[in-house]
Amino acid sequence: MFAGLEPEIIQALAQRAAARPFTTGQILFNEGDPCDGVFLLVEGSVKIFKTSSSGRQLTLAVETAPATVAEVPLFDGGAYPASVQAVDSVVALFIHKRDFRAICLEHPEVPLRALSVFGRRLRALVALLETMTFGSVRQRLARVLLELADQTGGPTFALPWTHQEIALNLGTVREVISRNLNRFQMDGFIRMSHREVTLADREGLQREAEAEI
Amino acid sequence: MFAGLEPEIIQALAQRAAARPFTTGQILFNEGDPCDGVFLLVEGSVKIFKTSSSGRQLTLAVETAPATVAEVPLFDGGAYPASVQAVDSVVALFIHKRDFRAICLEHPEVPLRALSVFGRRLRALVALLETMTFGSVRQRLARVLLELADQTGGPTFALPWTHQEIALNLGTVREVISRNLNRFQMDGFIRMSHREVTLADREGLQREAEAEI
DNA sequence: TTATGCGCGTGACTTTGGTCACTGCACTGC
DNA sequence: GCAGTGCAGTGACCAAAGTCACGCGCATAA
Repeated sequence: MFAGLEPEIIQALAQRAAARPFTTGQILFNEGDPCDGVFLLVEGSVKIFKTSSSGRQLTLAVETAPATVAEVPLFDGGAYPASVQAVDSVVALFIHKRDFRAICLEHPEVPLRALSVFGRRLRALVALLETMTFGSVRQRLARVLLELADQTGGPTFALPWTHQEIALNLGTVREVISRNLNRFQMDGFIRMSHREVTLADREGLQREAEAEI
Repeated sequence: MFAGLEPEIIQALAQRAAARPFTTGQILFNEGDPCDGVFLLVEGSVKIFKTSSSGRQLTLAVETAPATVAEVPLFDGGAYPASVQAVDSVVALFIHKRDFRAICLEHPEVPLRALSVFGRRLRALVALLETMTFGSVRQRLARVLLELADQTGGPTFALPWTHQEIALNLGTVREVISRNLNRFQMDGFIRMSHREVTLADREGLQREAEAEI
């Protein structure tokens, strides 16, 4: 959001920022908390998620430094719309909304940047809404597997999460993940041994991921 | 978005705007169309929606004049993320994105306003995502009925849409709406005769709408 | 009047996903 | 070794939602 801005602006920001560290799993703030300011991630990753009253979760986004979190309530004064949790060691700068607004007025580029960040978020949310409404768990899971393969490069990788974690990310429950992974194996798209996954038929999986919604 | 701005700005906008009328049901633009500018609604209402390849729909929002539509792609240069259709007679001002950007740079209040519009949209989307993910059709339908009752004041009102239209709005199919309306009647929450609906147990319906997600 | 189309109700069926309960496995600490 | 613990697999079951097919009633046009 601030990349490429003039050093003067960065200075202004840094002066007013307070560095705050978070450990893995720690909650930066919860949905519904009143909002005092914005967090700038300088190190680590956080996950933005909603929780239902029965404990199910849905991950809206994962943000990795450098990034900003919780810009929304800055501008409309409401509470945080979702919860944010550190997924590893995180260092964040906290800027009070009063200071941030001041900077916005002094440097008109800043709100323009914020607008493009918002734009990206809106697009991501709309896409998520689409897959949640028209798509199946099977599809979403296929996408997760493809993303993982892309990240590691090769077709073989270790699942970095437990089934439970995947389930929470996708807004479903552990058993469904278990079963769908098995179905993928039955259908010959993947091979699994323990936590090791090998994509045996990348194209097939891709077709599953983009199925006829 | 522009309410309360100085007349000078309004002037600048009006000069560069082109008025475009749309009739009921007409499409302002489709998801995926390249974006040239922003629409300012001056009269009528539009619905913003996504369509799946099998014909199901999901309404993201309904905007009534005065409002803006399609601000998102202005700032990130991408295509429209959803389709927009006139639900009655609509008059819209179209402003080319080049002009809009110019105005943004001259008048820093404008992007700040845009930010608060974006904020509202983000919140609405997150809420929608929550009900779509954790909630049921029954819940969403209960909310629709309650909203209608609120709009008309009394507990009795004529359904302004066909079951088919409600289904598209909620991201489901006609039959499910039919059945759920019947279930509500069986359960004594509503009474129906033709298109006339009477809320017989508003509190009960409210409980359904906010059920234990 | 008849034909046509639209909205609606409904029954039968399938699929998907969620719940419950239990088992087994691997790892850790004692 | 053994108990404790967290993760994974799985069968049985249920509920919600989507699909298909059909019939009915009503309005409007031919």
